[in-house]
Amino acid sequence: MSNEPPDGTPGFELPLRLFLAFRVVIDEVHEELARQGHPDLRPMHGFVFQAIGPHGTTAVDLGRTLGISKQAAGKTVDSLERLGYVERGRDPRDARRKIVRLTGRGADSLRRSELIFERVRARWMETLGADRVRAMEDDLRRVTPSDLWRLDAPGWFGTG
Amino acid sequence: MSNEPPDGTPGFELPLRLFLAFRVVIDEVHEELARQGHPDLRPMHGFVFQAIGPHGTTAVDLGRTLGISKQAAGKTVDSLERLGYVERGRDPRDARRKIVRLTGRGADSLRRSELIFERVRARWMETLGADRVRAMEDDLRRVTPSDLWRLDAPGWFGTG
DNA sequence: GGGAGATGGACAACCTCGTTGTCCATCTCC
DNA sequence: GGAGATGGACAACGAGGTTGTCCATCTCCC
Repeated sequence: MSNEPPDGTPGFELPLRLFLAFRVVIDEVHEELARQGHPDLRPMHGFVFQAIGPHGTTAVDLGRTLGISKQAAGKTVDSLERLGYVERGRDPRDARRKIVRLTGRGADSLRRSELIFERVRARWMETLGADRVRAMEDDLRRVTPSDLWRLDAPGWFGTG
Repeated sequence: MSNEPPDGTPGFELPLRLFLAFRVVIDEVHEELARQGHPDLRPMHGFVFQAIGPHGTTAVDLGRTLGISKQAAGKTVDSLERLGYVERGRDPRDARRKIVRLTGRGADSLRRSELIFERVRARWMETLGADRVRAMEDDLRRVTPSDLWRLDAPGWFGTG
């Protein structure tokens, strides 16, 4: 196109590469997770598990954290419950609340994905050099919000 | 968590930052596009416009490029036609084909978004240093597929 | 030249995942 | 103790994807 900067790299390449790199990592993690006994997990589920946290949460809070309605959060919990990754328990101090917690299977998938993420990062360090990977992390921290998990990603993409 | 590498950065931070950085850029581009008279454009539309290309395309080819069915591509074209960004013409050499082309409004939005992308990149260069931005682009090229626009992104996210 | 098969497009039915609106049980607080 | 807030469930709907079917038209080969 005609609006290229002096160094010849069009402005849209960097964001596209950022997205492609994200996809490359996430695809690899989920391929490996599928091989390790978790074929039904989808990219979105990682965010959901993180939002549930070690102590559990409620559908309303889950919705708030993910930036979706409580009803949509409830449906997500339904499907993860069907897959055996979360379970609903009662709150002894509030009969309205139902606490959503990771099951053993859910915690297992989380442990495994952590290891796979580390492995991908280690491979990038071999390919690019450890200093370059750390530099990339440093630079990205300076241009992104500090809250890693504030990810209201669900319907963000799409032709609305 | 417990599986952190020696340098203290968990493996999932980098992919998350990649995605957040992508979002930061895309959100800024679309905020500015909205301000410049294109409030209805969504992130996905950039990919669609790029897939349409300067010479136009057909619904079938559009679907192939975007990695969706020809029917879904047809619906996307319908909505962009309603918004005035594309138009359908006949192919004089093949009465079956309907050529989808960008309208003047579509081309305008593409020109404007190019400029905004350049501006964001220039600002990153001020913040991080031009060499760091170029280094990031180089590194990302080495870990991502070479085809920038092979983006079968549509339903990729989601809890499917 | 003509017919078989491939191709482009449209229409319909369906699925998933998000939305809003409503309703009810339960908790909080005055 | 009652008013209002809160958590959860149910229903209807919309966007955007899917597959299946059908038809007009083009291509290719005999």
